[in-house]
Amino acid sequence: MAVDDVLTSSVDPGSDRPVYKQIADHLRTAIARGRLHEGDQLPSEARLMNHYSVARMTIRNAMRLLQDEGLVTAEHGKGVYVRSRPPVRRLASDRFAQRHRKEGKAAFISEAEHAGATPRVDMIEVSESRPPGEIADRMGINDDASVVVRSRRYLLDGKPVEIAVSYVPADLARGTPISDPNPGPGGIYARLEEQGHTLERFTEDVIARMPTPQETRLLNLSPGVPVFRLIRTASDTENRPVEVCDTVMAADVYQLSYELPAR
Amino acid sequence: MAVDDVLTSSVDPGSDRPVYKQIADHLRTAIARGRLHEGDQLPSEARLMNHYSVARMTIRNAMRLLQDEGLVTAEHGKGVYVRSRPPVRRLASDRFAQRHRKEGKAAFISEAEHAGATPRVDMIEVSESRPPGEIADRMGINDDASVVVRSRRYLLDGKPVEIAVSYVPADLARGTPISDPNPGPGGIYARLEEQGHTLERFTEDVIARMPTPQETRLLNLSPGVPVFRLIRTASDTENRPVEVCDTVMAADVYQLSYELPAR
DNA sequence: GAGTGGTCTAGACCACCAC
DNA sequence: TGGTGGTCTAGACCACTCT
Repeated sequence: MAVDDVLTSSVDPGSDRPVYKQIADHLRTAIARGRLHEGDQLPSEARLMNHYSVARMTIRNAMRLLQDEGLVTAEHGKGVYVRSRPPVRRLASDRFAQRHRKEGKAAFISEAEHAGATPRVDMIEVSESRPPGEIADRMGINDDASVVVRSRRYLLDGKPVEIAVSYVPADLARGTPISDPNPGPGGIYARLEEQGHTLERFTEDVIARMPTPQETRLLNLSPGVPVFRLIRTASDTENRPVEVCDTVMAADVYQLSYELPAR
Repeated sequence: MAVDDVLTSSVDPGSDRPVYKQIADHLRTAIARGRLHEGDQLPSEARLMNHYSVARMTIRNAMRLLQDEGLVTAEHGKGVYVRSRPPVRRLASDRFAQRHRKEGKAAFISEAEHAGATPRVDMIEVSESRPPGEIADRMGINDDASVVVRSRRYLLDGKPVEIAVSYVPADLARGTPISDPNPGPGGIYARLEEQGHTLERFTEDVIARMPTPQETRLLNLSPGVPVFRLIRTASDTENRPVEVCDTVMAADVYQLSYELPAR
């Protein structure tokens, strides 16, 4: 068994470095050196306890460290496995450009199909309410103004990858398909442009952090996977913010790609 | 004591939800509701054990959960505290634009001083070697070509925030200040332009992940803080990549901000 | 049923911090 | 010196997966 190749070193209980960290070091090195490949099963806790002659909690502390680093995932009743990186979705900075809307599809759908994946959107909810302060700031409106709130979840081949909440000033959305669960071909950007709000530019603010428990559930995230939070503001040619989209994405599935001016 | 306001609820040992998660829920809610503020100390493990009538490991599991979410940090010998968010550095997409180099300062320095912080750069190392495959790909060169490698660490007010490694094709850097630890006013971009390589555009690829142990050490990261990895490619007016910069940043200190075209 | 990881107990000793 | 979190032991019972 390949697994046994890993059980070669031993630990120094007298060392300054805690035993569980030494054990984590061994396993991390085994992964880095390729003695354990993506998808390989690590030795079970029982084997590791036996090999290193330590208590179970010491092994579990070592495993937790590797999980927190995003190197392995534990599967209850099965074992601990070297995490295999899912295919990465590369988001180009021109992905919302008008020319990509021509086919009459929203950005996510057309991109996914282009990449050979099966896209799905679920948990669509539309309502009207007050915007959070952070959003109101970006819209340049008061936070007691009314906005149409569109939230939904995106999936690729059945795996949830992204949850998004869009805010559109109510006076722009009311009585248009933007207030419907299905906004029609090309998505809400197409609808906004039909109403004369030609889009001029987008601003994206990106942060990374660990997910909340709710996000962990909705995105089915493994431990050790952070999320991107991306707040995109769409402005029209009159420089009016016409939409703010607040997105949380599983960071192990995305690479964001931007072009910057040099002058 | 404010701390005791938190110790109000009790747990249901018969519930499906594990006890340690219930305890974490209580504490998380206390933080979210503002009953515990930034910098406040949580009740000690001993207090919590006593209050919930559980073993110490159960409390520690709850605490670990909150740490992994980035909500609290433990300080050995002192206590566990609600994490206070450090001031965020906002990186605008025009931060490498030529006009910002006029003062003769590198982007990091001039930006930091603008924000009223004290910048420092240490661990500067310059060498010549072969580029990693990922870098060679972006440079459009073979990975047995020679590049000048400049690595350094950036600090703000003494706190490390960013480690960066730049790669410049050796034929552009050799015999110029780009090969010196101190490349002179305006940094290496100014030197490249002086040599006739006027910069035309930058491409930034951004991912987020948990830090390696080495990155945790170099950036002095708390548990539950991910990193941005940002690979920036600078191309000149002849569309030749003249530098690739591989940066790892503490994600709790940064907000990246980009402008996207709408057509 | 056998093997896996998940939760929990009830202790122990240690290192660090503030007083 | 007393209180804090960090490490570690040696058990127990449980839930899940596979055969």
